[in-house]
Amino acid sequence: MAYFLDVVLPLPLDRYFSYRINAAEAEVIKPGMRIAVPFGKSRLYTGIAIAVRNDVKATYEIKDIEFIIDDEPVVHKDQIKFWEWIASYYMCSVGQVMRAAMPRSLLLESETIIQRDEEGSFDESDLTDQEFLVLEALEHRKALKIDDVIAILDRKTVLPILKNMLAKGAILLQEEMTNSYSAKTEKYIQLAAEYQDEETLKVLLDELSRAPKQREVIMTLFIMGTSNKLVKSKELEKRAGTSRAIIKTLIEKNILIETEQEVSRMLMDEQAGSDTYELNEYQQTALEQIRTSFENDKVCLLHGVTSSGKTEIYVHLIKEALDRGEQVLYLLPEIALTTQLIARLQYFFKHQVLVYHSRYTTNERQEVWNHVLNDEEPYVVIGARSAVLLPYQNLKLIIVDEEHETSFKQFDPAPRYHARDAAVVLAKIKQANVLMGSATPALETYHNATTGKYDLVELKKRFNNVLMPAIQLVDIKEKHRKKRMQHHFSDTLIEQMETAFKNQEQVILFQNRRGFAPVLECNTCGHAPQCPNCDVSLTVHQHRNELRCHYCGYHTLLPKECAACSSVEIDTKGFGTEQIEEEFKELFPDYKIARMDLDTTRGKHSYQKLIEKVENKEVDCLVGTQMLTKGLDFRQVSLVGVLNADTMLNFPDFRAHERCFQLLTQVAGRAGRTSKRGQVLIQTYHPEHRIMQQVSTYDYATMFKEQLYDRYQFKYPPYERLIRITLKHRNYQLTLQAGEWFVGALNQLDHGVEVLGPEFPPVSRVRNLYLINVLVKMNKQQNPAAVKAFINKVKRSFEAAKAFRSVRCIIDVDCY
DNA sequence: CCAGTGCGGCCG
DNA sequence: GGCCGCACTGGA
Repeated sequence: MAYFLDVVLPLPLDRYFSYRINAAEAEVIKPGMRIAVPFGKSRLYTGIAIAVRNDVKATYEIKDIEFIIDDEPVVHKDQIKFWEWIASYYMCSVGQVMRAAMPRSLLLESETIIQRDEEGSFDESDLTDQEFLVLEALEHRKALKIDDVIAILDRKTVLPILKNMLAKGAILLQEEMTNSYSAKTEKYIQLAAEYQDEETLKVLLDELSRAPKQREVIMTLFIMGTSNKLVKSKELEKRAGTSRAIIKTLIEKNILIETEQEVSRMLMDEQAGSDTYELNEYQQTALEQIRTSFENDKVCLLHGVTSSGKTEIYVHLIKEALDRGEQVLYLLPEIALTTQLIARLQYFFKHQVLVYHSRYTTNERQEVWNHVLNDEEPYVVIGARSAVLLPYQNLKLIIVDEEHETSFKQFDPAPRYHARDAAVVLAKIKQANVLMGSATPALETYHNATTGKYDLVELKKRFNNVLMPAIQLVDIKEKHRKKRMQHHFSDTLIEQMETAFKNQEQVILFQNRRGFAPVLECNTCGHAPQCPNCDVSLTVHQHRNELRCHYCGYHTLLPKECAACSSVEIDTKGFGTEQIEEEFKELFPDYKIARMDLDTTRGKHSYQKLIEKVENKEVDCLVGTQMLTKGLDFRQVSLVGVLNADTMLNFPDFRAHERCFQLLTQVAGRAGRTSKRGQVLIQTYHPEHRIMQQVSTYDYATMFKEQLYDRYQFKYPPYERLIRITLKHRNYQLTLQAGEWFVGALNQLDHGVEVLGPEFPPVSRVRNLYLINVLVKMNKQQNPAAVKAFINKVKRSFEAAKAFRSVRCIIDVDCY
């Protein structure tokens, strides 16, 4: 009997690959195990075993697997089912889902290792100079990597040279799988056994009388506790006020003994306390409604105003699940995963909290993966988007907080999945409950909740009956006319800020980044520096003294004169948070301001430090972008100012109005979270605009009704499904032709779908590639699977067409 | 002449 | 996606 194994490889290839295995291997291999397999000319990849079978239709030679990596599966069967769903729904390969799901350290890849061929006989005079150099390097080092050879020879193509050397019998080439995961270790110090009794210790201390620092270390060790106990090296160093060198000397003298121990990266400092707090009557009612909804196996939407205490309800549900021994997933948008929130959950669940997000290193991710996989004890995973892809076993509850956040949708690369929607499917596979929460639900979700697909639970009162902040619209058109503006601040805003500062209260200023990036413009000729690779103006980064492209990362020194006309009268137009900061310093020289945006929070701890600064009242005002809207809970903020709300309205995007409402409502929610009623000032050129009116009156219901009507009129979600096909190429003409071809092909067969485009997007060139979009709209009567199959068919013939072979094709299902 | 680069095809 | 082979370019 012959045995074959199907594996999935982490590549954008939409099929499984078969390998030959022997009977013994067939016996051992279970689906979900990692298998090292050769793929392509020489490389080894990590594949996941899908199934063993006895026959395979093939006209080619089937390769053997290289080796089996795991003893037990690292991926569950359910998970592979989930991967397959994501791949088919979002139109990508299972391999791409695999790549997104697994921590890099689990995906071993081979590296070519070059060694001397000890047995080979060859004539040294036969070698070229370069070959000789390689051989010489192998005299000093046992093995070389390709990169080493590149460095030694100072050239990029070294493989032909190495192939020649292999043929001559000078070297051996080997593919080696390296495990990149390494456990974290900590150094522990212990006093050597012979100094354990007081007598010898005394002698030792006398001997060290001329080495006061070393003596101090021994004394500290003695004071820190029983001298035979293990002490963290770092801690000893700190307590003795000494350096690593001193401790090292003592180790060399065999006075101290050092040992290394593996430690978990997941362990964090435990917070005290564990009692869940009492819910108020509204929360209690909501909790019961959610429970009923769960009993009916319905997805439940918790629509609660900002500060209504949604988190406390989650905490109750999580606790109940953990007590039953079940697993919980708590999904949040990346920016909301702040230390503030994590600390709050650790306060309740201590070591049962696992955190998973993009700031984690691959080693940290693997530890979370293993923990979830082994399912040792109940835990709650708090994570961003990709946490939905962890190897859950007994998952019974998924919470999707801030459900409306668009960052739940992955944009690039594939899989372009929506974590909220995928969570619903995962829950179905796992028979788990789903709770979505938001103060401003996405239209799609609220629509589902009002049409009975989901259950709706509402919380209309803020916690402790704190009033919703009073929102005031400030007409800056009028203010400009009456000359009541100083820079971007209206007199009303300045007055209220002054009052707040006088009352020792803090102020948050919000400036939307999108469309507001400051650009350089020449006052003489109007020239604005453009990115050489993309179709955008470069943005000014004053503090780094440079111009930057947000699309490709291109940057250049801030010019002193206009590149077009050499005029020195160049000015910064548009305004970002940096400008606001400058203007603030001018207007309020006595008060301190801090800025929170991508620039100031780049470092690993800079975000946390900034928050601490605000909490400790070291700053009076915080100016920032979207980042301010999530997960921040500052008690002393009484006033929130929005400098210009209009750009959010004016985006050429069917979700612009909805998003504007959500953003402004969320920002407003930052004000007055304690007893005093907060104030919100929104500066706008269009105070009469219906969205502005709805924001200022907290009228989600009317906003929902009107927007939904627009969506119906203009055929957008939730009434229609959208699939966007983006074509990319260096050549403008070819890109346009490709777009036209695609539209033509999609229109050929009458599938009842509407095909729009081809259309160049607002930024039509990125990284030297032109982009063109084709949009497919289908209504709810159409079978999405059939439409997708048809699009795939068109895509395949597109890729087979000679002329378009080099045009890249990207498909985004449920695009944003 | 050699080295670098871009393109197309294929991987089991 | 990565790699290979192939055609082509460009520097001295």
